[in-house]
Amino acid sequence: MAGRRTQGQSAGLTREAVLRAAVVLADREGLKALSMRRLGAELGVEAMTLYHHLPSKDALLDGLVEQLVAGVAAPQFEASWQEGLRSYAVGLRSALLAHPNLVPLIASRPAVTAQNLQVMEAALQGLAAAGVEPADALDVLYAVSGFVVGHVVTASEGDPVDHFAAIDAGEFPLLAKAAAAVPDRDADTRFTFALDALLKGLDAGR
Amino acid sequence: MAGRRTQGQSAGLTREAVLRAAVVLADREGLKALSMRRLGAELGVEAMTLYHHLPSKDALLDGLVEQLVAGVAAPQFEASWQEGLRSYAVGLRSALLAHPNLVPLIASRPAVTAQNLQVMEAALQGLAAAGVEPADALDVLYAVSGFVVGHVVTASEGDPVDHFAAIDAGEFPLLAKAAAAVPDRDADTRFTFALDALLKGLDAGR
DNA sequence: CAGGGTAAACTTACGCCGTAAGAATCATCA
DNA sequence: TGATGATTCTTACGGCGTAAGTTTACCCTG
Repeated sequence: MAGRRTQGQSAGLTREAVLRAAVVLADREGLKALSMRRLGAELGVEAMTLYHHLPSKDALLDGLVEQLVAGVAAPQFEASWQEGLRSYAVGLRSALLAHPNLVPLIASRPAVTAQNLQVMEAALQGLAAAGVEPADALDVLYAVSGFVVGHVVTASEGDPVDHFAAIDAGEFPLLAKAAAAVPDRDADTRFTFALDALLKGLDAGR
Repeated sequence: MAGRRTQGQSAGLTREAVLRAAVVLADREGLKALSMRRLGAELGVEAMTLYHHLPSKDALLDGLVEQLVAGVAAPQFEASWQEGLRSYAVGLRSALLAHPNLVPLIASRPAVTAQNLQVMEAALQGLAAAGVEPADALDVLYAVSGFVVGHVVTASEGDPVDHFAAIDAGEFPLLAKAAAAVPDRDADTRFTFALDALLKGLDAGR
């Protein structure tokens, strides 16, 4: 009957391939659907086979974070450090929004990967060129990335309009009024508004 | 022999009691240790008993978020709206830091509870008194809470010093330099630094 | 070409998990 | 007292992560 390998299309499974398939599966069906058995099935392989490429499921999830930050575009610091930080923030946000189901992961596991360190180093270079000292620059970088993560997290908890729709205007008059205005502003607008404020504040601080 | 109730000390279990015990367990042993069976054992009760007070485990986790935001101190908007926002941010951060194991939850489930709506309404009142329109005020509030959540999340991914300790100074010179300065600034300092910048920026924006 | 070594995949099994369904117990009040 | 409804326990099912051992396919070296 020819070897098992021949009847499945899975020839040389690699860590990369497993991680990519995991991202696809999580994107499509959510984190709860991402089990070792299910992922194996997706790859035409038994669950235990995956352990040949990853030591544990935790390592798989760490790998997903790694894939996520790997998708962050390199920031452009040529114009000014403000524009550099803005491009960094926008790029990070895009990467997170591209895989909303993975966002909860970054809240529970470190995102310190080689790829990410490179992005940070580049950002520090951009800030250094603008005369910001490395230690200060790291604070700034932390401020911006924390800000981006927080915004994506709080915004991705489902559409705010859905949650606010049922607000009792009698009990929470201002909230109801504000909620009524929500549809006029999309998530991008809110993000840009807040990012501008933060950058302006950081600017004033130096 | 007396009834079963008599030998355990669990008389009248309530939703509140279950949630409180869940918080304690999660605080002590982490989210992975928080299973229905384990939680039941902690309360001297079988797992299925908990379903009389909560419809599902997801509802339990939602309840934990509820408990978390319930612990946020009411912001003080008397002095100025900047100080009001600062107290809001500090209070929110304290509540999150008090239960680091629960932080990942807020990244995956909505935190819109009656308690939280009250805090938001109060904050909107404070901002309104300062002449900020409700819709703008909501943006500001979103910006600040997102910022706080992000900061706590990125900072609670373990001690940064641990992660940076192994940085190759040849490959990432600026990062290594900045990392060397990290111990001089504690998390509070970094948070205050970034919060000040954001508040300053929001101020300049109006 | 023979045969052994190795990496990759499979099989089986264990103890957890969330929870559906139903039986047993207790508290309360007519 | 006896019924009623709330509370708890028992049992069972399918799925989970993964430890342990087995089988297969390929690549050397002789």
